[in-house]
Amino acid sequence: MGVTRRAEHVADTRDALVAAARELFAERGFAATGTEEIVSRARVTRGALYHHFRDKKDLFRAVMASVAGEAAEALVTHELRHAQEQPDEPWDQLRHGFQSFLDVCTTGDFQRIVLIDGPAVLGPGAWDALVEEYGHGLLAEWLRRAMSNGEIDELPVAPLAALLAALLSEASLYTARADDPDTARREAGQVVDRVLAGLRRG
Amino acid sequence: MGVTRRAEHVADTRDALVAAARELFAERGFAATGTEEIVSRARVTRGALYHHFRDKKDLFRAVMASVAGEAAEALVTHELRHAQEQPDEPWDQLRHGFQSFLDVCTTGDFQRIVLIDGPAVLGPGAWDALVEEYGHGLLAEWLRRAMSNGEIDELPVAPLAALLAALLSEASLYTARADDPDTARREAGQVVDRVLAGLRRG
DNA sequence: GATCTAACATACAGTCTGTATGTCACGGGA
DNA sequence: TCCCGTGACATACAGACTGTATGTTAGATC
Repeated sequence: MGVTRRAEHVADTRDALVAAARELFAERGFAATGTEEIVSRARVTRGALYHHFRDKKDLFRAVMASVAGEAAEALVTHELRHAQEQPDEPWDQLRHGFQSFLDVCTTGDFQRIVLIDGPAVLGPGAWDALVEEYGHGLLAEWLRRAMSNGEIDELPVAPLAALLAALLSEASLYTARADDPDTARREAGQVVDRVLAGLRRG
Repeated sequence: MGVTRRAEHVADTRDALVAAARELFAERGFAATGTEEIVSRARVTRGALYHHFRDKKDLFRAVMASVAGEAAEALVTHELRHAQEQPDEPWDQLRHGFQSFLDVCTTGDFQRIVLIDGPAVLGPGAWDALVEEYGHGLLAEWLRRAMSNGEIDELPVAPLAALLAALLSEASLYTARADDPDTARREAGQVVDRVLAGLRRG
């Protein structure tokens, strides 16, 4: 028998837990969210939570993977569509991708869960593993292409990818917390673009 | 009467609490450190803690201020000495200051407390206030000087300072978590320097 | 020297996490 | 079909931790 109905139910409760936790973690942060709130919103009991996840941090890891995966997917499709419409050179793709990231990751979920609570809850190790999986990989690939194309200067890829990712993270946070988000978005985008332009082979 | 002995004792217990908390927060993180551990290391009781600080977060705020203040002071004296020895142009000062930051803030205290736990514990608001006070002010001042000197392109100062600070933070963290810290430090420094150089008036 | 207050210590209540135990439905084999 | 084993939960409990309320003492003030 293929996928039994029981298995569907199991997956459904797990998804409900992740979805409920995602809402609450994004809204109030990890520390301020009690497990009772989560399970009540998911309409199960704490037993289900501790059956599916080892502890609260394990649930957080699943939530963050979900959020990061969604963002990465949105970014990739965004980029693919753009690349089809006008096949750019790698450098323009990179440039456009940076601006897309700023638009995709303005959602509060991403900021609070991935950028703020992520490092503190999971510790540098587990957090980097997730970020590496969803973000740095893609970014490093783009950078390598632009370098081998001779469009940007040769630099160690790993630290460059990490630092540029941090730049984008902060640009996203800066935009989110500004009094005037539109102006902030424009200015942050301008700065990011200028930094990137500065890396071009002079 | 000037400073009474009693006042000295009061200040001493407060300092002892901050010092003990700083060690433990840096070692295990904010969430994993119990107040009982803190007061026992400071050789007082929890009563003293809740007399001097409104709650655990308030103590954390004091600890972070202490750590950030120390780093800022070290950075400034570092820079002053360098500026006296060879009076550079603003751009060289900026460049040198960035590298100094990477060396000063490699201490684990700073990383865990200010960069990792800070945003999560205090929330974006309170954290930015502290960072603004200790870091961005100095950085923004340097940037303004370099701009008015025509050495780097005109850009909105606030987002530029925020993004460059994030770049330095990540460079510091990248160095700390690398398997080979020496190589990482050199490469991160190289990337930072290259990014900064890219901002120069072309 | 009496009193008043600040600086603590102690005791307590509430909350939260994680675990141990119990129950029930579902699936498979005789 | 009946029985039984296992997985998917629910429930109950123990431990820990934070914050508060109350008590006590040493020093400042008059």
